[in-house]
Amino acid sequence: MVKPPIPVPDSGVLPQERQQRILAKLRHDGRVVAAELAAAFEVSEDSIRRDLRELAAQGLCKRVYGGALLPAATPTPLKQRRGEHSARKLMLARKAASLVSAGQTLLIDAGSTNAAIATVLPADARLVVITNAPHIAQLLLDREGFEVLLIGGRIDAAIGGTVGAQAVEQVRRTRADLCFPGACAIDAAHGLWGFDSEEALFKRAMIEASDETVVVATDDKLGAVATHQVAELSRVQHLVVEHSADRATRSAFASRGMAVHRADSVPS
Amino acid sequence: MVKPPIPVPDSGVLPQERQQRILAKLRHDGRVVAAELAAAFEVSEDSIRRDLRELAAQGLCKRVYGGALLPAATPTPLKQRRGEHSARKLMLARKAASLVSAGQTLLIDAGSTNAAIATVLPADARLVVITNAPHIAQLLLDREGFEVLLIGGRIDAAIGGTVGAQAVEQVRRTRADLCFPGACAIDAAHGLWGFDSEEALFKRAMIEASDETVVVATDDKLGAVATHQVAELSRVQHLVVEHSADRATRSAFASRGMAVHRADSVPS
DNA sequence: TGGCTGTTTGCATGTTTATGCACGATTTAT
DNA sequence: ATAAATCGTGCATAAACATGCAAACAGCCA
Repeated sequence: MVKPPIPVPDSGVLPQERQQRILAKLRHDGRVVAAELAAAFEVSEDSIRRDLRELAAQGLCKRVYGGALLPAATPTPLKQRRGEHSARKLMLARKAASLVSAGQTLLIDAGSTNAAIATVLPADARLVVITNAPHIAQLLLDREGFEVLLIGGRIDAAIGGTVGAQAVEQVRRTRADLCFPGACAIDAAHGLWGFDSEEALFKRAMIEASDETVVVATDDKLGAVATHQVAELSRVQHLVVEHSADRATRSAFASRGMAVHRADSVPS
Repeated sequence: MVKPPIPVPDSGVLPQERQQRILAKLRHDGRVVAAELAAAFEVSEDSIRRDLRELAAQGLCKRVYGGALLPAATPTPLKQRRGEHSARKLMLARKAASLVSAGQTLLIDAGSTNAAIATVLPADARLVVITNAPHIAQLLLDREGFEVLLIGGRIDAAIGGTVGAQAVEQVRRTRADLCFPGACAIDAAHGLWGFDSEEALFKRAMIEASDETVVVATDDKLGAVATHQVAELSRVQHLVVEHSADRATRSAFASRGMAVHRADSVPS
């Protein structure tokens, strides 16, 4: 009777193609807004909502009021648990991971403690991780959800990651929010120390390329001193220690202006 | 009786040729619209739809409402692709490793076949291995006896190694005796091909940084063609194929001046 | 040449898919 | 608590679709 609706099917973009692009944008930005998409593709919000509903049905996105977000990360079935990480080290890693915010860029050094941290980083926080350790890179690739940058150069087998001039130069050309230099020894009076000259130089470059530095130290590293200094304590903003760490030691670091984080004693 | 239809068979373009052109346009643009193709080839949309249906049946495109898109490249999370090296792949890897001499410097690309090669390289040959794949680097570190150099840069999760400008630049500053670019497709007439633009550029840089190039190809790679050319066959000195490789195919490559190495059929 | 077969094409038919709108329910913000 | 925004569902419409059919053409054999 009256003017019938104008069910224009489309003009230019194929429906399926539109869904793919929505998915691509979602994966890039971490979220999409229905109204924006409707304007961008020149279709009604109804169609966009239908698309998002379909994608959500396939588990490719999570439907929320106003748009959609990335699907909730798989809660890590814990199937692939590495026996190497002791329970204590995992507690330490969890506390360290809690210092990370979504969207940050992290610089992660080689080392078993840092590998433990990589296993507990949130996969849905759109983190960018720069590392010199192939083991850690592989770990994060397997978990999916991380953008991983590799530091090139010659690998020191004893360290398990690249060090040396090329690695240092490459780190200098990067910028990170947070860095985790593996600690060889840390002392409230003398600062952060490494066993090897090249290693110490690399860690120093990491710290200088980051806004903030987190040192994660098992008990045996606290108060110890090695041969090559990495940095003064003034460059270290956070120290993560085990639950069993000595109270006096903790306050010694705290009095130097560092935030001291004590790991839990039992799994939460 | 009435006006009979005018089933003009065609004017100038053969049906098969039309399908090839549609496929070319699809691979160039990533999508094709049925209506546009009908106008371009001056045939009815019905014929175009028939073409698209045939191409889709061959898995060369994905049929969608309004046209067609590139087939959903299922990158097979590579976690499972790496799961275990089949016996056939191991035979290939052994033959490839036999081309390596003591003291050489190798450039090894990412990929499951190359990972298999890394597991069978002689550990006592004082080899220097340069790789862009953290998985392969880790493999060699665990085996001990290798000097490993890492190519830095952003890691493509689908590839499992670094690609991009930074990786290419770093490869250009190295020099190797032998390189193993992972093959996506190799054709006696058209050369070596890759699926991804960045990937192809990186492989090309690898080849240019090496004295000799070895391509290790499973049967499904032989005679196939992908979208981005890596190099002419004149840059490839050695081709390693499975025992089951077609005889005619083997001689086709041999007549192009390549040394064709056929893997054993049973473990030695 | 003439008849036969197979392919390709456009057209007609009925079906499926995608869309925008209307309406009421639900959620979020104020 | 009230208003605004967003959501889900049903509906009508048109485009895109699959299918069946007959015409035109090429090749083949007699």
